[in-house]
Amino acid sequence: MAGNLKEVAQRAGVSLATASRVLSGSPYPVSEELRERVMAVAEELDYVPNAQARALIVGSSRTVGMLVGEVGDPYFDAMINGVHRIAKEQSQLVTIVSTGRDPRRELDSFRLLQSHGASVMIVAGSGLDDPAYREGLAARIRSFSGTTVLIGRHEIDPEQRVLCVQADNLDGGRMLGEHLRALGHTRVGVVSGSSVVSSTSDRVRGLTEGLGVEPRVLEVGQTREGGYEGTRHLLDVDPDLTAIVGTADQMAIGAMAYCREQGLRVPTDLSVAGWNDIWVGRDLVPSLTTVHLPLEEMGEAALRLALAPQTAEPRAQTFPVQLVVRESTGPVRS
Amino acid sequence: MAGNLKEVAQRAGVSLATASRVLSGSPYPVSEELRERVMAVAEELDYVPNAQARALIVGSSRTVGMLVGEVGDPYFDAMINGVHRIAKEQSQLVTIVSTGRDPRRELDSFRLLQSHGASVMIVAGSGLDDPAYREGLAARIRSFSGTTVLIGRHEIDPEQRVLCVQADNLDGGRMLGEHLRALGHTRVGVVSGSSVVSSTSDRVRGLTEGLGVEPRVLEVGQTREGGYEGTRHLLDVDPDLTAIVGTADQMAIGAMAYCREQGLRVPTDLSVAGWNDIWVGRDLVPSLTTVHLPLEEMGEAALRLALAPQTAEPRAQTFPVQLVVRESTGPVRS
DNA sequence: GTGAAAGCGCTAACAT
DNA sequence: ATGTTAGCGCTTTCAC
Repeated sequence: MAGNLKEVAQRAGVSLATASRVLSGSPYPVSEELRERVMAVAEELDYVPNAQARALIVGSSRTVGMLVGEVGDPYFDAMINGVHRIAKEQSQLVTIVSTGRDPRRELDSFRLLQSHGASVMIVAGSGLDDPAYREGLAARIRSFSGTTVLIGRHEIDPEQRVLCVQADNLDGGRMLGEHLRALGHTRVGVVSGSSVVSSTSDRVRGLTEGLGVEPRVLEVGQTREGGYEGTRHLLDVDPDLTAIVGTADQMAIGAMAYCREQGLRVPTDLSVAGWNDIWVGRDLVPSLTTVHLPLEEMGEAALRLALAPQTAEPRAQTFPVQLVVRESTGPVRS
Repeated sequence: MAGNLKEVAQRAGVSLATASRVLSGSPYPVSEELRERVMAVAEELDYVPNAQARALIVGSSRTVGMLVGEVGDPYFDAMINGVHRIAKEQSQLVTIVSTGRDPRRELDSFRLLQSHGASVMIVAGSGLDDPAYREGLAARIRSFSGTTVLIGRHEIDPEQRVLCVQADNLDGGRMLGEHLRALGHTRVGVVSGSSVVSSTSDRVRGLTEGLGVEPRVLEVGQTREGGYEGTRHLLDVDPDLTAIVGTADQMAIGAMAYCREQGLRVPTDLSVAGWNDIWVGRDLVPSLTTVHLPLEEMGEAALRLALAPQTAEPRAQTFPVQLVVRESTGPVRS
């Protein structure tokens, strides 16, 4: 049932080498006659080449590994999409492992993918503000013979052979903060993902700058439920908050759900804003004010950069973000 | 920088075999002393085993291939999630390729993943009502030495060595149809995905049965935009429709968006329902009536079944679906 | 133009 | 308990 090259060669009455030259698209010359004979037999036997054996020799298997925090999180899903699009275009296979943002798991997974012959590694996981993590990641990158792309802010030795793709989260935070300030908000609550993740802490930092005052930050799980529960806690502690920001749209959606249940009108009683601009944001009622990140483009850029001929090209690419003002934010009720 | 087994063995002053026995977790006996020496060297060299070479010998690489219609479609994303969860649990690597529902591409991708050593293949793509496709898929499955799991209704030779996971779409359609009929709807429009996909045609068929009358079906792209445009066309052609059903929630969301823009109130002027029960459905206003499919569970079941010892166990598993009535459907305005 | 043979990194008999 | 050797399926010198 298997059918390997040797068998094809035998049945076609040619040598292993010739069969290989025909089937592997080698630029080597083979007579038309033999070529056809080999092709015919391969077809008949339904020969499927063994890419692993091939990779063993040529040293590359057209495979890219991708490390994400969580499949199912719209943030990562969008980037996965972008990566997949380029992968299809360049006939690369993508193997994704979700690390649950556990640094230990992330490092292990890097090894695993490395072991399985990935020639490009896209680390979309986190970018943790944790020295041990950073050192571990640096070590992995050093021992990796392929190209590594880091998505998000990673404080990695600039001499390191890596590519970086990131969004200007700080700027996005500022814009959102200024928007809220202009609407008169001074008592703002934030339901935030883990602040060890640098992109999250950047968001909050930017927001604080734009706002001009410290918001009340609560770290919760980066899910709809996290946003829901977090909002409840924030409002319990400080019922005078006039706005809630989620560091991811799902969380803002959770916040809005809580408001709806409590009879709080958005934005009349409370303004709500999110981050990432997931597709459904504009279909909510009220539609969601958010910071747009070009996540798909970032995913595309990640793989494209990695696959591009490694010249002294820009090794880092920062994407601008955009404030998308919709209906969920409004002036403070006087 | 590479560092292979041979190098480890040499530096540790042992034979290749011994190093292998230590590092590959073979049950073979090795003295404590040598074991430690090997481990130390491996650590120091940051030795990363070559899984491809290993796979070449043991014949399996703990890798599962997954074929989906489109990464980014909430329907597939949910199943991917389920698969990933089990994969993590069983330390399997998952390689996903999205086929855009193109039968040709799906078959090619199957080969590709097969070539790359997948030992389980999960086909979540489509299940097309197309003889050529069916035959092609059957051929691929036959030549595949691993286990194949088909998600969705696939009319495959029952003697074939495959596992099946599916949802009772027909039943879901009936329930939704009856629900609408009970509310008095007789003029119903459907924005539908491609009817060549058997799960889609099952949905429409069930719906028709439950409704007791033929709905007006329009095939569009299975996206929010498809639902939006489709609804416009349907209402242009027949302004007297009292309900719109999308064969996927995104399409229903598009329909609701169109209504909102046109000043049509849901469900007062028009009822809207969807399918799949994506998480955000309950956060819409009005919240979305839909048919719940246990997509994550189905993904989990797919991989779990494939990995289970292949006894004469149930080779097929059909999941019940559930009608989730929310606010977007209501009685026909009299 | 074609074939024989070496070897990619590793494991599994088979000795010892 | 350890080492030697023969391959896994394939590509690639190197002869012819």
